[in-house]
Amino acid sequence: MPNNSPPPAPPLDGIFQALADPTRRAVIQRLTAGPATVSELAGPFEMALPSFLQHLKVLEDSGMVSSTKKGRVRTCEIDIQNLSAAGGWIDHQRAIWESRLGRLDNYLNEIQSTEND
Amino acid sequence: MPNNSPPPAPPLDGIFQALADPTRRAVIQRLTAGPATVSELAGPFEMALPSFLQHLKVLEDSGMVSSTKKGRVRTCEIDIQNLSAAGGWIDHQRAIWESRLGRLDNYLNEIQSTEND
DNA sequence: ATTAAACTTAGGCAATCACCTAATTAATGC
DNA sequence: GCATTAATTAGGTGATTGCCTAAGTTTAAT
Repeated sequence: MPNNSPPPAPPLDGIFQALADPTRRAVIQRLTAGPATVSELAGPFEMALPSFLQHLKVLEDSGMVSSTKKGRVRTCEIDIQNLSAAGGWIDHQRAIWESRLGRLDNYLNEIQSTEND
Repeated sequence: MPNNSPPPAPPLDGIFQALADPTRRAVIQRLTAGPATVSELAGPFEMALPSFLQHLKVLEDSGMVSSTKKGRVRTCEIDIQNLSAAGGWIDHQRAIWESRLGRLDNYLNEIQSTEND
């Protein structure tokens, strides 16, 4: 039986993809203030509920939101870890970029003082 | 007619969208080490050059990469500001989430000490 | 003056995305 | 039991994405 499953896309793909939409970012933003039901989350948006639910599914698939259903009400909450992972990736790139700038600065200072000999 | 998002798409859309692809993240990663030409950047990837160039265009449109052409060679470099903006958004969400946790913690401590009266 | 190198443009194709409406299911309230 | 509420499923549309090949264009090297 050949392995027909697509290679497991690293979680960053899904996380950044999820963050690339203003509706979804607004949901994340709302959830940082605490859990909310689907209706509460959907309230502010003009779009039809099924459309909104697709956004919610993208967020859940990305691991940034989890939800549980009680009776007929689904309550969502944020899971900060995956969002943090994305933040971590960005921080890492910035750190590398800055360390390069630091070395460049050092170098420029050095040739300048050499010139001044 | 999809995506009824607020007319002037905020730059975060494009930035996160650009980061949602492993090829493009790898390019960003490479550019944190310093400028590079299109061929140098494309080298590690299997895809055809025009395909790669589309990725580069997405990165440029997002504002995270800029480039200049000299003779027949285009040299790209990272512009860290827009990447930082994305990092800033994430940091902000985390901060709000954590401050809420802090308040929740306070509250739980308070009712506990009240119980212990 | 040719040829080669480094992109660039044009066009095409399948898959995914972001929306929609309509119909359904599963609790709750009366 | 029957209507209402909350969410879900099914299915459809047009736009965008991510890849491709083929055919330019603009330098640079010989």
